[in-house]
Amino acid sequence: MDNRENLLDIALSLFSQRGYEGVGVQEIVETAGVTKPTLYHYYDSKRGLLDTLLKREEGRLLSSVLQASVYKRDIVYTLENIVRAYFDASKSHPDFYRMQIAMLFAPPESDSHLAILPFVSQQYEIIEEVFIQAVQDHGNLRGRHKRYASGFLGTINAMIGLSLEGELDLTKELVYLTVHQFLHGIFS
Amino acid sequence: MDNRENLLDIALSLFSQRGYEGVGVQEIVETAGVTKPTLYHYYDSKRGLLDTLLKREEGRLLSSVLQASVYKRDIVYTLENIVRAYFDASKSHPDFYRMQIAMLFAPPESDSHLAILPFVSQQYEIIEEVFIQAVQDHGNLRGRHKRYASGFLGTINAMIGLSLEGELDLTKELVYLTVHQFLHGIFS
DNA sequence: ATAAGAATATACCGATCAGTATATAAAGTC
DNA sequence: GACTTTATATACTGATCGGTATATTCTTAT
Repeated sequence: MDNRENLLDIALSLFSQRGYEGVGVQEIVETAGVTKPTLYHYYDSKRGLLDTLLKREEGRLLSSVLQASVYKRDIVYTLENIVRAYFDASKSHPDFYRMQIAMLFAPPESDSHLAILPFVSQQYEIIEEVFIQAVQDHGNLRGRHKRYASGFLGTINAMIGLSLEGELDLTKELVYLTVHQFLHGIFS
Repeated sequence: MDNRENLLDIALSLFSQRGYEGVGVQEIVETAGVTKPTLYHYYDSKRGLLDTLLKREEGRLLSSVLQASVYKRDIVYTLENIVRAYFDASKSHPDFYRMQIAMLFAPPESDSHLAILPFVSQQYEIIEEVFIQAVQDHGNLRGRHKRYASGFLGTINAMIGLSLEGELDLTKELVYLTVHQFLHGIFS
């Protein structure tokens, strides 16, 4: 009966279904079986609740991506690790992953976007660094790290998007196929 | 002084900055210099206003994508046309394109998502059909049209995303690079 | 000129928004 | 047992939400 933690769980579930802006504080506390002052005792605002929630959930994903992104002079191996990290994250916490994407593409000035941006930016920078490191072994990648990091994440999210709609399974083969297609194109 | 049309323009500008759900009817009419009954004289609800707006804006994009997607047994040519169509759309109406993406990734039950879904689905199906057609000339593409359509659009939107953040220019070269990378990978 | 319809405004509706003032209960500390 | 801190509830605030009842003006057709 930990109200503090329970409120986070309830909020995650509601936010991922209908969005941060689309869920009222009243609904959160009612679903959790408490009243408003209880929520405002633990968190100083609705936004504060969201920030705490994101810190908890993003921490897991971020450390997973960070671990997968260590470049040991094998670009195929590293990229496969990254794809696997993202696929695993979206499989074990699909609601949260959906919410992360929705918040990223929310209007630039919205609380949603502003709250998620630092976390997603970190992810992006970690991936970008891989392509920067890879230049030492693949000179022709030089100067294109922005495009590659963005395109790679775009491809990953396209696959995850399909799987969230039930159109696709995030299998081991798909990890290989995704990386292979990114590196060698759809013709090879 | 066409209030009917002017309300659409104002709504587009406000919605693309702060989202459909984030903008009140009051603000729309105040910015347009009219009052609520005027808006409700022309449109039967806030959602009706959005639907009319989307029909007007998406019509342009959709016909442009449709025209670019005629497959004449040259996959490179067709894909370049498609990328060009999207780049042009986002360059000439960046606000609207940003709004389209935000609405697509909005929570599944939200008005935003439900309103944009049919239009984006049409775009997706058009692209998917290209990859289905291309099988007649490139047999190894068979059965992968969902993944390819989604991945291709994901790549396009990744590039547009970078350009909307000012990180990239949607040049003619980038049209070529995007298609070439999709077909042959980043190694070639 | 007059009637009819379209276009607009003033002023309001109930519901919901995030947040709080105040009081009370429970738990831990001395 | 007395006191303090933590945790909770009742009941409220002003602002904003989408939408409307009613009245008036403007335009057009007869």
